[in-house]
Amino acid sequence: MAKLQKSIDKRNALIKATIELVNNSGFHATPMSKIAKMANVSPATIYLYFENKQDLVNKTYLEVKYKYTEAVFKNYDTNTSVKAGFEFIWKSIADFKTKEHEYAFFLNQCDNTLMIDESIIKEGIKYLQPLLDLWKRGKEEGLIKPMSNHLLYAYTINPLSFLIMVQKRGDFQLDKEHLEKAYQAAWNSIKTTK
Amino acid sequence: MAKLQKSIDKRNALIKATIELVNNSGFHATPMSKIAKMANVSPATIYLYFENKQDLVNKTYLEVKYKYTEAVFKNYDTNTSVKAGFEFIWKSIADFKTKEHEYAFFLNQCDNTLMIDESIIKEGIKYLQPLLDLWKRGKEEGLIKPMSNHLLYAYTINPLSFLIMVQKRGDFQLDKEHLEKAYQAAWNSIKTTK
Amino acid sequence: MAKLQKSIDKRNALIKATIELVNNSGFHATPMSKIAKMANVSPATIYLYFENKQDLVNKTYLEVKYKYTEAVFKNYDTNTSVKAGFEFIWKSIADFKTKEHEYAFFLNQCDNTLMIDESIIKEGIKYLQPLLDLWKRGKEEGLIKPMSNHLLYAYTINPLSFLIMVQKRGDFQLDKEHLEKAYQAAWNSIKTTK
Amino acid sequence: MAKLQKSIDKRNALIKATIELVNNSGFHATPMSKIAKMANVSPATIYLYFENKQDLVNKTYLEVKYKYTEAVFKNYDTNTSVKAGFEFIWKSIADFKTKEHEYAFFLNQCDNTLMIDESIIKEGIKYLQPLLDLWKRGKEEGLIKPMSNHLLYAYTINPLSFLIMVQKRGDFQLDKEHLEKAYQAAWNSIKTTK
DNA sequence: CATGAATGAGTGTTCATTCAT
DNA sequence: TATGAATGAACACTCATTCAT
Repeated sequence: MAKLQKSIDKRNALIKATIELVNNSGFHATPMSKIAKMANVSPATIYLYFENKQDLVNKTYLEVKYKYTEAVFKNYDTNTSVKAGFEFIWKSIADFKTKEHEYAFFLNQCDNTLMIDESIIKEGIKYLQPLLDLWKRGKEEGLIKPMSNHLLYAYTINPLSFLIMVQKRGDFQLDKEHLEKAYQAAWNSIKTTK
Repeated sequence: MAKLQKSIDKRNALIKATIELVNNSGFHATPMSKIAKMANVSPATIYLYFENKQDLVNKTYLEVKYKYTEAVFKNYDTNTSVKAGFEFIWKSIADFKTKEHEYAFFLNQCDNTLMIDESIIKEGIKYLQPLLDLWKRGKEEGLIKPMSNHLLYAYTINPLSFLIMVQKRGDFQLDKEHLEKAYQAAWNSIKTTK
Repeated sequence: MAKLQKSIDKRNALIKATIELVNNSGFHATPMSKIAKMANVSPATIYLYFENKQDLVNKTYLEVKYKYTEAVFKNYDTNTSVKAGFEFIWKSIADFKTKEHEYAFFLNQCDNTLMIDESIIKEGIKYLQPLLDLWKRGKEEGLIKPMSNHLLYAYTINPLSFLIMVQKRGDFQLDKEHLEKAYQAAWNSIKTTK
Repeated sequence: MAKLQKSIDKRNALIKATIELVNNSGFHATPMSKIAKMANVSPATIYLYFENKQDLVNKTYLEVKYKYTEAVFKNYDTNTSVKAGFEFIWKSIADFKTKEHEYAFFLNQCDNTLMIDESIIKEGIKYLQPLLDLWKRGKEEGLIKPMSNHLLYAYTINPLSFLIMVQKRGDFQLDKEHLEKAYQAAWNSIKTTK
């Protein structure tokens, strides 16, 4: 029990260190030795928990993606209307990304570079299924424009990633007012116009 | 002349090789030796044209950004209406990004990671001034919602980067129809509603 | 009893695993962890039975050498004639080495590299005393040429090790006919010619 | 010229260091860093001359094997009688192996472990062709017993390797008298008896 | 201008051994 | 007696950069 907990703690410390270091230097510029040091373990210990560096970052990605989508969909009710559902999900995402911007930034880096294996990326996409289901329903009900999911994503969710990125760069603070405007922009870009 | 031209050719070959290799492996996974080999020069020669690896990639970024904005704004007439101007610029950007997707992908990687020095990023942003001017005018005329330029960018231009990225991953082909819908989405997200 | 037996079993399993792994990869390319895994024990357990890796391989060597010489001399009658005695021992050795080629190959590796401590090698040589005694007698009786035991060994016993080695490489099968010829060659090389 | 010579010198120094260190510690116990230090180069420099550690040792093996067979067959006249030819070759081999015992010991280690790639071993065997040709002729002329070349090798050449090995261990000095006896033993083991 | 050879510092990873349980 | 988790010290190999030519 105490032993198992210790194991879990170590693994978590490694994941945490990986996120922080990759966020600040990128995958290839963060040596295993630094990750180990930050997690207060020996470099060799990493290999008790992960096969190699690629596996470590793959698993970290999936773990963060899981935390993210779990938080987003936890209180989501699939029975609400399309519009309410979309607003709920969008704002949950915005909430998570602003509050957990380290996670958001990490996911953004992973999604925009080649550091994560493709199969893992695809695995992570599955976690977003409820949103895709909602969009399907929205299109069927004629509320959402008949567009590829890639486009819907590009105009509603991806802008948030971009804004988090800009904020991280330091010249911009994403406040409540911005978020409300952003939500309107997102919805306007995909809703049908009578 | 012949000598100067040869020099320019070498520099261009280096820039080209950098783009191709960084696109396929990322900054830290492309060694100088490979760049040299692909450009058919000695590794030492790189240092005649660039201070170091960081300088090489910074300059490459600026050069690509310049090519990009130059192409986009070359035929842009600052006297047209806001709506026509926006459509012109947006479609020019879309055109460039789809045709020169290697350039687009490279810029996307640079903008979403920490590989380029911040001062250089800022320098590059200046090239987009005509678009920022247009947005200013649009907001003054009440045609474009009063939003931060970061938001306007997030909802009109950045989605294109995302879509190019997805296309590069291979599961999606960005065709004419998609682009038309994308343009509508972009405009709908920022235009004011009477 | 059950407990002691279990202990002996474990030790034997470790010795067996060591032989198999060293035969297939060499001493330095077989990690303790693999030996442990193959013997179905924890790495730490090895250290209950052996001081360290060197000790493990030393002891394994002696054990195999003992098995080998025991089998060879078990039914050897020191009272037979020199010629008959030599033939008996030679053929016993040949029999053991062909039947227990894993043991033979292991001994060969140990004898031709520096993996075993010298003192242990010397210890193992003692096990061959009956053969050395026979040679002494043979030389006294004028049947065997007056040569250093090293030479007698080189021309009678060592060729068998070499042939087992070649067979293990796969391009050669040491059959009965070969063995008969080999025996003749061995005897011819050391017997005196009237 | 000076440059090329320097390159050759460095390569030779690396080969020499490899032999010495492998002879004293075995393949897996000699780190590249030590080889580099002994050859007075940086570890990285090794990789300018050899692909990796395996390649280094493979090439070293072939080079030594070549030196060995070249020395042995240099003055060998294929037109002499079988008996004279055999004596010449055997004594040349003995001469080389006693004088260049470091080379002999290295080859012996390579031939009795799995450190050299099989294809390379096979390549090296080709260098011994003149001896195989001689044996063929000897068998045809009825002077040498009709035995597999493996057996002929086991009883004539291999004993020399064994004796060099024993000498290296220190308890035995292979002098002229021993060699003469050894030659007789070798010849007696394979010659036909009227 | 241009180079190929050279390298020191660093990388991911392995392994014999230990130790708390 | 037996263990699995942990590790420090190594290892093979790479790379940005330099320098003699």
